[in-house]
Amino acid sequence: MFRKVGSKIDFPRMEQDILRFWKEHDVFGESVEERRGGQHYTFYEGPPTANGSPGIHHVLSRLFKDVICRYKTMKGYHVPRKAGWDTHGLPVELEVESALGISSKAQIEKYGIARFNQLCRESVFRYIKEWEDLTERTGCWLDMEHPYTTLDNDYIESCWWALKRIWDKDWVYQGYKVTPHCPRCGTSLSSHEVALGYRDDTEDPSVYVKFSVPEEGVSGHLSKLGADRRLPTYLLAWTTTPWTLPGNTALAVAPEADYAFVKVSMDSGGEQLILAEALLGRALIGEYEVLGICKGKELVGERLQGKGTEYEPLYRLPGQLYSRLGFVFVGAEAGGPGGLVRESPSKGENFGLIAEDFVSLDEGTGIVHVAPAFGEVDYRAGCSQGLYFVQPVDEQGIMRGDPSFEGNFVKDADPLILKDLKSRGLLYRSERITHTYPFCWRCGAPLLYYAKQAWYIKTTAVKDTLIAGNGEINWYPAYIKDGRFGDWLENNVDWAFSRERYWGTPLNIWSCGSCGNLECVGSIAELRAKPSLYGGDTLVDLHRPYVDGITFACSKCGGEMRRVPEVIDCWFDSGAMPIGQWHYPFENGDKFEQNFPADFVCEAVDQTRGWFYSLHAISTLLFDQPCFKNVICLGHVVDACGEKMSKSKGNVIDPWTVINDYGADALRWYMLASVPGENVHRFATAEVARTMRDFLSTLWNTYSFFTIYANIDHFIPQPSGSVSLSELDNWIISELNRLIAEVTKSLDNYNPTLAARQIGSFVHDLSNWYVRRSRRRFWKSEEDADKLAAYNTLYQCLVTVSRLLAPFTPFIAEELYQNLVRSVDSKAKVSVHLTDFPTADEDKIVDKLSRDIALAMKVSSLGRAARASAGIKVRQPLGKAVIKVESEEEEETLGRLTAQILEEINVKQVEFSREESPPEVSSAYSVASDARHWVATSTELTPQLIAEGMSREIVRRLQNMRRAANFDIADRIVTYYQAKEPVKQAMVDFADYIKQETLSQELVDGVPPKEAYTEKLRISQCEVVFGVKLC
RNA sequence: GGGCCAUUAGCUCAGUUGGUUAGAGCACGGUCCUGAUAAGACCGGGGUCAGUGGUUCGAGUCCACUAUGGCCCA
Repeated sequence: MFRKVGSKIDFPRMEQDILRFWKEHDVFGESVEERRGGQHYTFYEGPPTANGSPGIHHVLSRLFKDVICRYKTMKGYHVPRKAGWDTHGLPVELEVESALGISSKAQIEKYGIARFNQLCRESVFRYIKEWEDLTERTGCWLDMEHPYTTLDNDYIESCWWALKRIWDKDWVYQGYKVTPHCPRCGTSLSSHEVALGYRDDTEDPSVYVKFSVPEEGVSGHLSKLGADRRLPTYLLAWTTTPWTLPGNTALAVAPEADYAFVKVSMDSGGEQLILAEALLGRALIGEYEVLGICKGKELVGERLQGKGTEYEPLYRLPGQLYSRLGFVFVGAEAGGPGGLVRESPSKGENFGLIAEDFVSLDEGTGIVHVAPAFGEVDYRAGCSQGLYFVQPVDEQGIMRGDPSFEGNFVKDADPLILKDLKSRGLLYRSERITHTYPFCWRCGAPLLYYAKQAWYIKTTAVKDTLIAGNGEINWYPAYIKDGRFGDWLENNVDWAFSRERYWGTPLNIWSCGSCGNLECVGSIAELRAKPSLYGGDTLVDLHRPYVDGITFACSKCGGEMRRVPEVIDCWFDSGAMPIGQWHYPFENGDKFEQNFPADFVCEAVDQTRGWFYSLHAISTLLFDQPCFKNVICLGHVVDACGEKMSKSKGNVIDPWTVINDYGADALRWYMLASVPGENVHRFATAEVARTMRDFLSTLWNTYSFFTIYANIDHFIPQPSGSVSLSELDNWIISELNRLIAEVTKSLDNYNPTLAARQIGSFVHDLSNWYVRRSRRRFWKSEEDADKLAAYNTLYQCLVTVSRLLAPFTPFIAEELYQNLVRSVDSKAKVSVHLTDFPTADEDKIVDKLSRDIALAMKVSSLGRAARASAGIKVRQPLGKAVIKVESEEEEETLGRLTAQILEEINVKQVEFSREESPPEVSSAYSVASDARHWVATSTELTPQLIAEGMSREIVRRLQNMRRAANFDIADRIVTYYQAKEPVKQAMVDFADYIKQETLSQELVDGVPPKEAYTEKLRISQCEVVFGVKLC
């Protein structure tokens, strides 16, 4: 016997029971363990940080991960799912800073790094319980009892090993990174913080500056290109940040653009300016005369051979401020300062022109002022062209190096520099403009793009392998592969992976205070074995400040080696999880081997340059191969209006509210089925409610219907094939097998949304055609083969659907399985999640059946429309319907399905016609048609038909009364009636029919007894009193 | 400011390689059906396929630009 299930269901409560059941039987653990012999399927969890409550967007990615992993498990794969926590990084520090009410590095150091980091450590697990609870409640199976945690010493040691390996390949070097820097707070800002502080109404200078070309250059190189050798000559450049001009060490032109030599200032003897031809009209004031034109690359020429353009620096700053930029790699063998060579220009040395693709002809002069200390493209140009690097600004934004601006804050230096240039005749034009500029979100100070020392990983050395590896990855959606991710790899720049912060994996490089020698330490054992080790014995925490105190003797000179102050970018941490989660290579070599690379990862689209990249880069650097084979890239969750969710807008959805109201299955189905994964997900709670009604309730009611009648008839499931099926049964079995094939294909293609929609559509057909058309087969009192066939078919559909649904809505799937399978089969697996995913029986898929039933549905629909247009209710039987068919085959098909059509449109007989137009028998027929068919129903009502209609009306009223009286479906009753003609006659004429339909033992013409449930009604203008009472 | 994605009915979404009059579900109005149903059936209203321009015999579909939203970067 099945447990009898009512149509009303409290999903959240049912889910709680299922959760208890899973826990009791450790179903998740079993589902992994049981497949141990199976092929391994590796999933990597992208670690979240638990220093805030999980939001609805976290649920989205958990769901997609869960569906795929559950599916693969049911397909026989062994799919362990290790959880992970990301614990380091600036956001954690900011959180703690704000809790402490401080906002600068100086304040952190005053507070004490040890205490500060302790607070960070506590902060990252503050909401871990909530994360665990939500993950469990949403039915997302993840091993949260054995997570990897990026702050563990073991994890850090794996990161150290990874970096050492990269170091040994000579791919680590020291250079500069241009970062948005707040001079007041004395710290760099993350891009997220910078985004908070843009102001688009910032007023700044807009100045055109003349860079003087020495006379010999004009008469030599330039005169061959069309310059007038007799005129004083200047390169004209444009800038909005005059304070960066002392940092200038080159001017850049677009190689393929045309540049003009123009004569200006005619009245005062004239001078010659060089700028892009396309910008003459916008940059110049007053009259000018074009003297000659040449290409940018010709202008650049070959400077070292005296055939290129040079100019005199605006300022010749003290030599110690200069260095020469270029890649100088420091590996195990190399020493030296790295990245930079101390070298200043010799006295009187000029600077030169360079050709760069970043030069734009949209604004300015087509000649760009390059200051490698102050701009990212400038810095990169500096590296690739070997320019001088000069830094006349300190971290507080104070300038030095020349008396005209020495000691002033950069913005205050602007007018001083302009005044100085003007006095030297080097300022062509000076105005002010309004544009967009970033400010510090904390203190409002203007941010300076400012080059700071940083450590780099030379990812460009493996660029080709990164790109080739990407070629092997399946991206869902596919366009990410060659789009966002592919473009990112094509434009790869070296990874500046150091951070001048406190809470992170300490950078494992030690440097000698005496000779500058650098050593990368790849393990704790290696560190402990260092000569003259100090402070390493008592080390229990690898974090700052403890690791900072460890020193040892330099292998080159015996001097003291101290750790460099930086920590490692937390993206390096998370990208190292394939090794870090196993403490590889120090232990678990076998586990690493088995779990690398991953078969599947899944995160939101913002991770293309985040985790997806750091995984891919580190894997390529270490192992020369990609890290994951399949990746689902999800869109973000926004509110119902399409706006980003944020606390300040107050449009954040609390997942718990949704789950408590509608249940996890409803939430899961909504998030999986309503929008394709890669799209932006507009979240509307009302839609979750709709999902519940639409899909879950439909399924539930079908299930409830089955249990009610199966129990009445004591149905016991028969082995399939032992019962001969009707056409309708064969049809739904065909659809079921087609569904299995489709869902399998969709999930194999990492498309849970399509799969869910396919299941939804099947459940709709099952409920609204198969069950509706089969109701009488379940009701009828004979226990014949047809009834058995109907039960078996519906049973098979429900059981199969529960297994198909298991990855999507694991709770309702479990409920169905427990009641339908386990209650009758003691040998069945404990849980649906331990069973195999269904496989399609291709032989049972019959396309013709689908077409046939679709045709029957179509003509039934037309028949109902024809009735409706005549205003005749369906309960009223009609004489006949004429159906237009297009072929012999259609006639044959509908002939076979006549019984169903008769019932659907409630007519006594059907006829078929091959005429294009319906019969023109005036009011005797009502017609409805579509492009291919028409159905005409006769509208003539004979007394016999009217009486029969009345009998059906009587049955309906009595059924409603049974329900109102709270009788059980199978209760037998006695029915009393008091009625005048014609109802009284109908009660007599159709007594057998009425008795059978309403389970009445007898129909008594008379006053109902007091204990009967009684109603007074009107049927066909006729007053009637009915009474029903249990036997 | 640059790159990527999206924009189809009030809402959520389909719409193959360009090819009749652009579809579904929900919501809305009406009618009906109902002892599985929180459902269902039938009819109806509701669309400048975001806009502009182009390619083409023909564009929701291909191209360019613009607008709005999202993401990434500046």
